[in-house]
Amino acid sequence: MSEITITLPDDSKIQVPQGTTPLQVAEGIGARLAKAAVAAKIDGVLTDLHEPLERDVSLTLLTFDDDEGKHVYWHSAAHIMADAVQRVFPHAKLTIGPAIEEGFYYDFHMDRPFTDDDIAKIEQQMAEIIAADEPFTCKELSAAEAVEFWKSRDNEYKVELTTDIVATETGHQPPRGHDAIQQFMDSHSSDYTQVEVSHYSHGQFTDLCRGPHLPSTGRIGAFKLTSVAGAYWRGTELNPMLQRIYGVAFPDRKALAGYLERMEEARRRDHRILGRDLDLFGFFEEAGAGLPYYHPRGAMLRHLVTDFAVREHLKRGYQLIRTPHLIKSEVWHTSGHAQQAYPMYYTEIDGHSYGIKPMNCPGHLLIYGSRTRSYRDLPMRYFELGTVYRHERSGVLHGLLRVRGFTQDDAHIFCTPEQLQDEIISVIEFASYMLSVFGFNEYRTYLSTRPEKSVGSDEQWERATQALVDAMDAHDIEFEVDEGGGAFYGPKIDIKVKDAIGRLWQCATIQCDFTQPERFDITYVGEDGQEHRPVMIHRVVLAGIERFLGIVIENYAGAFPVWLAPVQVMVLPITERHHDYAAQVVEKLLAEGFRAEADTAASTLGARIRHAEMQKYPYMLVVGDREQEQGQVAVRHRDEGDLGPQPLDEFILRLREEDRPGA
RNA sequence: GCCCACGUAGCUCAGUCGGCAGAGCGUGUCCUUGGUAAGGACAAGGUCACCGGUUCGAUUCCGGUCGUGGGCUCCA
Repeated sequence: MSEITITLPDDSKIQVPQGTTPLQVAEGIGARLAKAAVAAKIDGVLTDLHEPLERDVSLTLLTFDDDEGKHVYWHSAAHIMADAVQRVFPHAKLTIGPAIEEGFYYDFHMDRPFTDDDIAKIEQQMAEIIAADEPFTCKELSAAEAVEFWKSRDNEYKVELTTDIVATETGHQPPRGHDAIQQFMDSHSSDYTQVEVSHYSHGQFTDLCRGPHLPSTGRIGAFKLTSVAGAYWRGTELNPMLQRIYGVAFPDRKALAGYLERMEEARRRDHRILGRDLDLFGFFEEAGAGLPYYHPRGAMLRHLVTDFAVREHLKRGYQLIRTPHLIKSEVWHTSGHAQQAYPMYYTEIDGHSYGIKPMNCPGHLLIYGSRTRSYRDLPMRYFELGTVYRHERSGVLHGLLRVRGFTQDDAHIFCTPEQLQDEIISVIEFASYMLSVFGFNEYRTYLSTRPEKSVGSDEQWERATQALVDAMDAHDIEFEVDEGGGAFYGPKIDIKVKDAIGRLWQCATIQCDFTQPERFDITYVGEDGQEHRPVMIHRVVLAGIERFLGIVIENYAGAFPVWLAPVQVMVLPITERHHDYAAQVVEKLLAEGFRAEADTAASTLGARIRHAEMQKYPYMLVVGDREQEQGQVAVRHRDEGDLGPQPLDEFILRLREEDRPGA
């Protein structure tokens, strides 16, 4: 038998007999790797561990620690779950069941939703399937055989998926709808005998699947089904509602426990709960969904954030402007919002239709166009804390993270095409600075391209997209591409930040727009004395202030740094006879520009300390006889505990040091 | 908007197989005058989300509305 050469990721090479499997290679390297391996990459292609190696290849063994390894792991868990569901509900039809960012789901066509009891039964079946350690096997069927197989099981979903594969492989548009699919099958029957589709099986269970999968079901160490939900077939409301089960799986119980702890931690940080407990904001059922009300402490937090944002914009050459909330609908036609059926609110005044602004750009364009602009004026950077209203569908509202009325730190930069790249870069740097001040230091950058519903010419879109790519390339910024994720008027760069527990949130977005300047016919006079069309950049850094506050609340778990704390200092007089001194301390702190209050409740000191700790005030100042006599305060820090007495002036110096953005 | 679940005191939740509702925490008052995460007593507080229906009687059953949660989809 001939030998082949395997190149491993560290560039080392080993000789093995032809037909050796990746699993056998792993066993040769070490028993532990063989146990941990979940799949392989052969010359960059994801494959099963028992796929024989027939020629010289490069081989990477994937474990659960690799993202792709996790996906294989979870996908196999989804198959096991689907098997379990069919054991409990033989009539449940399989549809799709992919791995997702954290875990997996599987959608089933069912005559009723799953109950908690059902889930318990399904989990039990899964445990049995895992204990049986059934091997996953792969079999190539012709599409014709696959259709026959799934038709015999009365599963029209798999027939549709098979047809999708045939259509895609043969360069056709996948047909939609029962009749179109039948017609496609009739007219392309020869393709169905040519195209092969893989099916994976374990035990008695078989599913249409690209793979790869784990070697066997016993590889799943620990799992949990986390939730059930309705979901439409292919995500479209017109299609039947399927029943979805979500789950997670890990190599061992400890990892699962870690995951559950993270979920618990996320619940503990939930901004909706903290918003109520810390008395920051709330909603009124009678006043409208998705419309937040800021209580004094929440409004202070908001003020601190926006005040900081305004100052930073002014430092960078932005000019403050302000535009009305109501704008005649004609303008929304000019901008294209009306034609795009953008979800906005309209009202009528004196027989004229007005739209409540869902975006600030048209107002900014009007101001730009209000007089002749010279190339010497550019770039012009208009900034507005612009409050907008959007008709978000009721089902998507979520605390402060998804609301119907919100304020953006919105700016529009008008510049020449030559200035575009520098402006984009400076916005990226600005955003990076701003987010770091709020404790976000990890980002991911995305480029979103032209969506289906859009305005403008192909050429404009190409130029705009290229400008964004060039700017990022010139500064070695790595980015991922989100095809079709752009705004209707232009492509965009999105920056997503990672919070304290690893979740990603979209904040800054930079949108390049060649179409609105044309629609509003704005110009500048160039060096040549001719009129030229400026380029416009839409950009937000914190994005929606509401959403940003929600993220900030969760990132700090409500324990804000001194510069963001709505109440920085709570003064705690020991007895009633210290109330006057406590008031003096508060007065002094307020006069120095700090945010302080005194807790003069009749409860014991211990109880008031407990209360202050739970409210997460950064500092508590205990004042009794000793402090009063010597003009001191006994300092207690939220996290560090009792720091002992010190003169009030000394404490003020400490506080001033910490009362700086980003400190 | 759609699917599922839910809505009882400010909060967390009991409870009512249809007969005018309870606890803990919180709040108020009084007692205690306290030294770094819960002192004690008493009290107030609910048309059981709202509207309609069935019923002798509805917080409980039915329908609708509003709101919330988890998803689908969309987005800051």
